Amino acid sequence: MLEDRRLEVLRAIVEDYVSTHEPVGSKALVERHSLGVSPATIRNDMAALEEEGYIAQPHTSAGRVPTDKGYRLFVDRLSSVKPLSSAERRAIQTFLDGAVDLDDVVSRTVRLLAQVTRQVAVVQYPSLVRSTVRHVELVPLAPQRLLVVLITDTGRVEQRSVEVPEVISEHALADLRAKVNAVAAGRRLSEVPPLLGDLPEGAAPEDRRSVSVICAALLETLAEQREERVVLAGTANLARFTPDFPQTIRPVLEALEEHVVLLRLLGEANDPATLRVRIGHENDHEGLASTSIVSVGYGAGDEAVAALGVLGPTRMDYPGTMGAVRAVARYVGQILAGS
Amino acid sequence: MLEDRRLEVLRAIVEDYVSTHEPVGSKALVERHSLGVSPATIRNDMAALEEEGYIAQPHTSAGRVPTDKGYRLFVDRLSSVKPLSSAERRAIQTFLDGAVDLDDVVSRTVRLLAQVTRQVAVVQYPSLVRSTVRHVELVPLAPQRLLVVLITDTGRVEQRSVEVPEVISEHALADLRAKVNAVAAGRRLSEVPPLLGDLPEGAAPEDRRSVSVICAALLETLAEQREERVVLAGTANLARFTPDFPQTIRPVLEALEEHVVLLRLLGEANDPATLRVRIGHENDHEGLASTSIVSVGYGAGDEAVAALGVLGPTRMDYPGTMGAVRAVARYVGQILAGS
DNA sequence: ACTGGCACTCTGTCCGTGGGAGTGCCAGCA
DNA sequence: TGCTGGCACTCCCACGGACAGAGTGCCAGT
Repeated sequence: MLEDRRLEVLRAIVEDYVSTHEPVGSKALVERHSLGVSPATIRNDMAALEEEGYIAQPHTSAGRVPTDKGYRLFVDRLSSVKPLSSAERRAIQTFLDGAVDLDDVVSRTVRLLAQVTRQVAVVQYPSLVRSTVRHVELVPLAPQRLLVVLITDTGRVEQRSVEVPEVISEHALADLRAKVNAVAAGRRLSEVPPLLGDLPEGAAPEDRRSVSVICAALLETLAEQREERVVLAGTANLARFTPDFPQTIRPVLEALEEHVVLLRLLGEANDPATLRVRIGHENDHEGLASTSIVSVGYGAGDEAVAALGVLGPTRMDYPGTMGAVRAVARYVGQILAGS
Repeated sequence: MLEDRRLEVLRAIVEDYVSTHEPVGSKALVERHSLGVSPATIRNDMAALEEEGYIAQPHTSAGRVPTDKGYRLFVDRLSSVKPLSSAERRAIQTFLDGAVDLDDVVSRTVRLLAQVTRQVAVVQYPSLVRSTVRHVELVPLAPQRLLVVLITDTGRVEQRSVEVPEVISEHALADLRAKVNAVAAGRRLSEVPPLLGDLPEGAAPEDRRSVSVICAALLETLAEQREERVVLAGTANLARFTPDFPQTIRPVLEALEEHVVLLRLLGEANDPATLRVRIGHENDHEGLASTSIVSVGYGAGDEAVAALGVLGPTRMDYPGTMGAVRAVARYVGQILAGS
């Protein structure tokens, strides 16, 4: 009973603060929410909440503001994900349906997410690690130069140009292509490298060195961490609800440029069914101490191939943002499965 | 003589304002520059410069600030491009030399440019329009599904998955691949579409419909304007020297997200030898009224395949920025030519 | 356990003042 | 004619005091 009301007060504080962006006081609280008690009572509850670290006051005798811990409790126990309206769902679907290839899917997704949430959207490219090889193509460009093209089942194409030490015949190349594909096609990228080891020995003596070089290039392509790419949109939204200083926006912009950081923050969201919320200091990054990240894995099936999410001030509308992120991830998964 | 000194005063004002970010007064001018005359004389010159619209004062009895027109004159007649130090050149070269493919070149370039100029860097992907077809590859993925891959001489790879109405034999596919390449290889992308028209008729009757579909996909890929892609870096630098409001940073961030706008601004810089400077209102974009853009074309040879540049406050160090932009463009050109 | 009342604290704002920087103008000088 | 020193004027901005308002904590009463 008592506990219940305190939680109710915390919920009210979070909601009010999110919508007004101003510290909320006891009087305003009872006016805007029908709590059925007087401001004085609320004050006692607030004192207790502050004691426990869920809220804080910026200055003595100003209203209260939720702390990271307060938001955490709010997200975990006091709110539920808010589903999108059917109009929003339809808009998302039609927008994503127009995509023509993987790049387009990703680029549309990130812009969409930024627009829907009015925050900064981050989308990770489908990871190569968990995907499988669909096809390897060897394309001669010049007598001693060829292009190694790797196509994955997620629609991703990686290529690398390679110079071979000896001229290699069309026939030998076709042979090699067939062998490589026999070995690699359908397998996960991580499984392929050990299987490539024997190929040079199976080749004619005069081609052996070239085949080694080609295999090396393919290995490199497989191993390359460039797959770990992220795309951003909506950075202008940072300035949207930031009435304050550029002092606060700059570290965030800097963090956004460090894609490694973003990948770390997104990377742990591997389950397409579970939304992940990181609040303020939970991000373990100085510049992001007052921003929160809502992320979720996405993928064609049950397993996530990558993650996406949004980043905004800790004082964000968590239920709405979570709903949007989840919905977009689902639709992207459907699109990927369908193509 | 008189004219000369006035120009000298303008140059001094621009230089001082760029380094201090504060309106500059007559007294400070004579102290920092050896102009050989008294403040009173400078005041007369300043009054004349203001009359002609080269400088302005934010408030009565504050110092003077250059106008867009003033910067324009400064760039056109009062300054020369400042070459980079040899250390900087070496750093650029080694950094760019490490790139493994086109994506990597572009991504390194944009980060490098942002770091060197400490401003926002923009790099346009090498345009498909002006490049030539190196190879077209048709890769079967499933009985009735294949991937059309287009490889250009700039190293770019475009792909598109296509569903064909009839099963197409391996042999027929090889035949088609050979024909397509015979027709397209080595030609500019814009020249290819008319040449593809006859291909379906040359195919066996049972394959005709499929071939049409494949050609259509290829045409789409050729025509696609997705080539018009830009990459950004250094947005955090916007907040660097902006002691003022987010009010001023937000429209810029918004403009940066509209890649179409950026392309228009970059797009006219087609000559790799000519630096282009757009100052303030010359950008014809409300949000960029107080930012300048320094851009230049880059490419493997004499002809530019794309453009790159930086964007910063009108009060930027033009000589230094222009030097950095030109140097980076040259090195990128060399890299592209060499690979 | 809740409430009303009360004194206290702190912020943000308004206003008036003064210092400082910079200007424009003018008379004098080479 | 062009430059200079001097001077009065304007305007910004930083400082400081006063004040209203909001919010709190505490306490006594129900």
